[in-house]
Amino acid sequence: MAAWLGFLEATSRVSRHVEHQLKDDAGLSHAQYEILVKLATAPEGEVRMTDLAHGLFTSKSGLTYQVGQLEKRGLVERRSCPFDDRGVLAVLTTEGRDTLRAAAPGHVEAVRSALIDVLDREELDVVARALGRVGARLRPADHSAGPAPHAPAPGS
Amino acid sequence: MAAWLGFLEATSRVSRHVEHQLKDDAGLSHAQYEILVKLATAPEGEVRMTDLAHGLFTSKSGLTYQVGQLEKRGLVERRSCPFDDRGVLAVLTTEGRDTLRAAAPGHVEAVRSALIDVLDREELDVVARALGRVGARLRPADHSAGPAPHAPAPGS
DNA sequence: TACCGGTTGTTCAAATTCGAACCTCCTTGT
DNA sequence: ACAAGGAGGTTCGAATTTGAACAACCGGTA
Repeated sequence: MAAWLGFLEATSRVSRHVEHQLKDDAGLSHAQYEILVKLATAPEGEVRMTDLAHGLFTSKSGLTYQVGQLEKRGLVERRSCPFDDRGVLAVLTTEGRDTLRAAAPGHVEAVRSALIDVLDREELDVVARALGRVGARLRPADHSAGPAPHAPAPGS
Repeated sequence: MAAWLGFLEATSRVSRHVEHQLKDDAGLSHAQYEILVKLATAPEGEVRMTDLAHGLFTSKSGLTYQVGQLEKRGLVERRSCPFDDRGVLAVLTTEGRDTLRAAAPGHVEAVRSALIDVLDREELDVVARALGRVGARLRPADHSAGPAPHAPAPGS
């Protein structure tokens, strides 16, 4: 079970580290940063709330809250979706793009020094593949791949 | 950066999964469960708050809160430390030990099915070693098992 | 058209987390 | 003995998260 303990410690320390770095550097929480990234990599800098929530690892209400915070700071704007009256688009403002551009290098550096640089190439490979599988395995009833979400493992 | 994304997704999904399983199964949060485990593995079922906070990955105030919750449910008792009047011992009650005993199998199963069983032996090995190093690297000025073969030199 | 199940995003209360301020007590130096 | 400095825990306010409940809206169907 050493893997589990290691996982727990690495998880909380890295997460804490990154969160701090980001907050001190750019006044953004990690959640907010991730939202900005998703918006920035989208075609027009605009993404529907649902798609955002899908790509991130937070609840719908959590997303509403964070987008609200970003909107207060003028980094994001809400616009109603032309095709779907109940839909809401989150749109990256110019200021938001600038903020992200300013924050990105520090964040990348933090991740690199905390996680990437500590591993050698092979470990990085294995960790990426292994954790990728672990994450995918727990993805909500997604019709993509993999067996039943709940594996009762009857045989035991 | 695939490793980072994988890490993020695995982290949040596994954490969520375990948290849920534990809450549904035994009405405990993961933080509370970990506290009980630390207490149960201690000599007399009693540990000082500081030592608890040291072994867990939470802040002092967070620990105070969670121990308070556990105390409300009668799973833990507070006792003053005989050697140090400002110290507080968290003591596992019989009921607490029973609760833990009842919760443990489900938790272990959840961890196993979510993380362990998804990896083969070699991956498990590498992940444990790699993440162990990652976690240790971010440990606050810890003078224990010298994980500082490389000069930290975070400057620059 | 009216209905009905399913989707979208928000609002709500409750729980949890964090850091800073704070008080009590120990330890050391004089 | 006494003051200074530090350690141990708690308290406080603010921020964040979550799931459930909710209102509006889409799509298809009779």
